[in-house]
Amino acid sequence: MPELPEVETVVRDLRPLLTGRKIVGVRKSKQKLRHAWKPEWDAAVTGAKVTGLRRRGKWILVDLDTPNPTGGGPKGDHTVLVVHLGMTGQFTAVPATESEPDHLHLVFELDRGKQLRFRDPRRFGSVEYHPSAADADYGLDAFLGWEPFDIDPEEFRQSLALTRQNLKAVLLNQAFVAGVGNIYADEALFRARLHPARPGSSLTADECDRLREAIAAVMTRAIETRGSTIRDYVGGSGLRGGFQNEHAVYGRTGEPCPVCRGAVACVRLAGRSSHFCPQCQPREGAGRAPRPRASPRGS
DNA sequence: CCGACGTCCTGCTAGC
DNA sequence: TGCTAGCAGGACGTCG
Repeated sequence: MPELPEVETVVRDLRPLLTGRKIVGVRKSKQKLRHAWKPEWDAAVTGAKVTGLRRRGKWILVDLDTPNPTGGGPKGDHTVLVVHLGMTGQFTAVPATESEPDHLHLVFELDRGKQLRFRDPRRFGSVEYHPSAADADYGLDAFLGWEPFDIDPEEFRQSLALTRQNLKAVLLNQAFVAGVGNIYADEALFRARLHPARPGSSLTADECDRLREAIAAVMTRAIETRGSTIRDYVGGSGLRGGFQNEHAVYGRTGEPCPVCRGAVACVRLAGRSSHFCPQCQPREGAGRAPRPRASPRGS
């Protein structure tokens, strides 16, 4: 499930492979993605040159120098492909001679015998062309919150104080912090020693700071290990991630907590399975440092 | 206005 | 051994 670290890995992998490449053709499957690729976009991107790749939250932006943009823009317009990997999307650059997998929805033929492929078995993902250069962010900033590494501490505390939503729902809300999904929400809450069901407004200033730091720390470490591969995820050159080996709670129901050795629990919150350690992440009161195992009574 | 929940989609797996 | 029901979840629409 591509979240920020996985998307960042794809962008870093693809950047050197795509920058400077020219799109010489587009092929598409008959199956529809969440947002269907429009036929008129074929002509717009054909002949375009990739000038760079960016990430915003879980979204990938492929910057294009487009000689024939649609929408009446002048020639040489800066346009963009906005890509979301959804649940199972794979965005890879490979030699055109490589055999084609199933569920391949879009193939951008590139110069120098390369292909940019979008594969997505579950079809929650999308690739869209934006002809307007008016918005530098193509509207993403209108509904996306902070990047995890760029959270204002004071505003973060204030925003949490204003919501009665539980922390799991808050973290999954892309308008709050962009890029956090189910895996990294659970891992960040564990690292911050906060119970996922606690309302945002119940946090002390110290707990808000802990959560903010935990989100950034988890994301940083996950990017270092190229993200988590649970099932489908691969980077831009087809490599799997490694952070799944470092998950403390996600997907580890019943297994020992790496800190206190107590069993990891799983409840349903915000419609998602939520993994946590009941001892290290107490529901009540200010989350204190994990207590050592019950010590023998008496002295 | 805010929060909760249903919907989309396919592949894998748990359980009979 | 074979079948099927249920689960996985990111974004978004709808409902209360």
